[in-house]
Amino acid sequence: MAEKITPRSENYSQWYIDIVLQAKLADYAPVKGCMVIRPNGYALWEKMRDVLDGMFKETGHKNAYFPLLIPDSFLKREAEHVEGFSPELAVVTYGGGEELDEPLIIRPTSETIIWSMYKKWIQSYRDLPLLINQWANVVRWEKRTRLFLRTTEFLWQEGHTAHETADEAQEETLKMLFVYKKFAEEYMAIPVLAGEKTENEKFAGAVKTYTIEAMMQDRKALQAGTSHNLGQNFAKAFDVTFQTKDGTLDYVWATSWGVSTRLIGALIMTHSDDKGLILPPRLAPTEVVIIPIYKNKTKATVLEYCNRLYQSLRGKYSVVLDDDDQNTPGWKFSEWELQGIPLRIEVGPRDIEKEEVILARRDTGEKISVPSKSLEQRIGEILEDIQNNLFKRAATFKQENTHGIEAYEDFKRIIDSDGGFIQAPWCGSSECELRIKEETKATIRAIPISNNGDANGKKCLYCGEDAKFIATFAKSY
RNA sequence: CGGGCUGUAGCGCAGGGGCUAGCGCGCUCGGUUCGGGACCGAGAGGUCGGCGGUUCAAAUCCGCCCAGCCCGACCA
Repeated sequence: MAEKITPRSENYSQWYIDIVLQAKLADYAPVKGCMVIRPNGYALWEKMRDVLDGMFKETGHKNAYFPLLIPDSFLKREAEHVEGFSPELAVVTYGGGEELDEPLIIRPTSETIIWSMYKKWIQSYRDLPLLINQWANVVRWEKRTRLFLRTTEFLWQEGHTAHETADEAQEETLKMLFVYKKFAEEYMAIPVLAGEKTENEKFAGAVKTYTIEAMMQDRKALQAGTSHNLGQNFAKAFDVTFQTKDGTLDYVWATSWGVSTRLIGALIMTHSDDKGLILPPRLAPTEVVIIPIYKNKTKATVLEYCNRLYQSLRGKYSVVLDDDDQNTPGWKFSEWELQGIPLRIEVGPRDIEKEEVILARRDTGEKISVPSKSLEQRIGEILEDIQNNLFKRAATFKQENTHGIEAYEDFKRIIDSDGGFIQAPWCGSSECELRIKEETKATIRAIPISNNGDANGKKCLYCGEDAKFIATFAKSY
């Protein structure tokens, strides 16, 4: 008997860890805060990476690779940037057995080294826009780590773009935010809230930071991706200028944007249940598993049938035939459910006789009899239905746990009881934001991208002054 | 980094100064099984988290350290 997964109702954090370890997505590494991404987890990351990479290329970006080590002095060039990151830097001070003249930082993000290179590559408006992405690992020395959600080293992609005008940079920032939103919703089946971060929450060195925020099953928010408009901050720090069409010199306008292996944590905490992982079909490394059910005398027949089934499906779907005869069908059912495979085909003598098979859905547990003839088509339909159902389920949950509140008393009551997202009028001052955080632990996750006048006539829920925004508050990871 | 809990076989745990350190699951071999985590038989597997101390004797008592989890502060 395998270890049991702690039920969500008993201990949500432990449930999450149980899923990660038992579904063999990752394991703890010898170094504190680091994890090993196991084949199951890495296959998932590869799928996510491939889809995103395609979306980046479609929007005109090219991949490159910049080095892991960054001169200490580079980080210091942008004042806010160094202030934001210095507490969590890992620094190399020895190399080749000798103390280095200048310490080297293991990148926590690559703005500085990339902009030091952009200085060499950009002279004219003809060199713009420069649209580069890199897939890389980064290191941030976090105090408290959690598998996938916050690890000392993590994998991510970081896009770094350079533009001629402020408008173009802003357009790029939002374009990539919506690429992330599309990916989260259409592939991960995770509904997200897209919006802008407040001054307090924005990226160190950015003019504006935009975010997509997802709601986990415990109703806490998880920042799933960010896109930054860096203005001319890094261009000025690294002296990156270009000659405009009319011959003047100007600093280049910049963006950066990233998503990380944290998305795997978001995926788990959005869809999975007490039986284990649930993967959306569009990202599942294995979509279908075939489980033969036989007695000794029917073994040969069933296995042969399953083999034919496997051969006929493998061109169209990512399918596995579990013909291991060490485990019983029941054991296999549980094991594949634990690993989140969206669809299971059960084939026994009875089914073969009736010329049908049983399909079992991971999302609902429903078992469906399907005539063998129409199997290939039905699989496609059901996988699509699972994908849609997962999104709908998560969207309903998010909606049911999003509250519009105007009175601070109600705000506190909801944050302390059910939690969730709270949309409330806010005056725009950091002071109110920080007080609310102190008193309730809830932070502003995002404010609407355009001020559409929703806050007109409303009063800030904390200070009672005229509200400028309807902001979304939540406790977060 | 503060508060709490926990480290004994791969995993989950019991033992709590004395002679050969156990149990369940898993693992190996042989056989029977197989429609929701099968069963029988025979095996393998441990410097009891690490270092130091007390003692005739330490998994057990004491000190320090390390690791993991939970709750905070910091963050993708």
